Amino acid sequence: MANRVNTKHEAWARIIKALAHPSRLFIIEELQKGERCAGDLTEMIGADASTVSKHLSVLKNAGLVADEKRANSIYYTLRCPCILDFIGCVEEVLSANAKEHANILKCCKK
Amino acid sequence: MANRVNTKHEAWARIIKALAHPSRLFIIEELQKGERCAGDLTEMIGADASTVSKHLSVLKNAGLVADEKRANSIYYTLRCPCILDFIGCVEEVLSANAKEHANILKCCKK
DNA sequence: TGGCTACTTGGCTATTTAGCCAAATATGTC
DNA sequence: GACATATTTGGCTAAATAGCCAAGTAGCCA
Repeated sequence: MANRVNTKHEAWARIIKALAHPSRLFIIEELQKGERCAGDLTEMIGADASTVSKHLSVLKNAGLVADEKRANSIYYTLRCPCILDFIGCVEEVLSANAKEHANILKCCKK
Repeated sequence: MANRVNTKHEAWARIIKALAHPSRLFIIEELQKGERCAGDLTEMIGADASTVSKHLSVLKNAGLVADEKRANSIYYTLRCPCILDFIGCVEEVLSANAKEHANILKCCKK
């Protein structure tokens, strides 16, 4: 009886891992507004271009974004807009955490 | 002009990182069905008890699960059921990836 | 108290990841 | 072709993470 953790969970984890970084979440959020090229994102993030490029390739390998070369820039777009819903859920967790934290403080004050 | 990646994105990333592991996703999926104690999960996962315990504490620190001690077992429950929706979105990405992959194969065959 | 079961913590190693710099590649212009 | 711009790739180091084993803690029962 063991190892009910399987390929499905590994596939999920691969996608989720690709999302698990502040800069990459910023990119996702920005792409929600429309396509952006690597240079735009690099400037907004304020890190080395190579670093941002690697973040973009992580997102691309996970299938979260698509890229298209036009002129001498590469434009990135979101492939599955549903990712925002997911962020909504994360916000829900965060606000639940904040509420609980506030309760603990209130309780200690008494 | 830089560093529009901020605390919000870091907070998101912390939660998402907690989800980004096959065993932890298995735990989330299992808890969806109802509470489970650490021992049950350990047996199902088939890893060392200390390993599973650490996964549970990662989930707990992120505020994703809650624990309750009863008798000499510790029972874990999901704190925000919306996490499942999020997994729905991950599945959507995976099926989009599969479809694209199939198209590439089809195209090469011609 | 002593011993049992259930779980967590500490300590260690191996692996993965993030970030920078420097170098390579690709496109567009003169 | 030479050169500029935009982006990626390779190489390296520092930091984070996963996993095991061994030791510690906590509740229960005799």
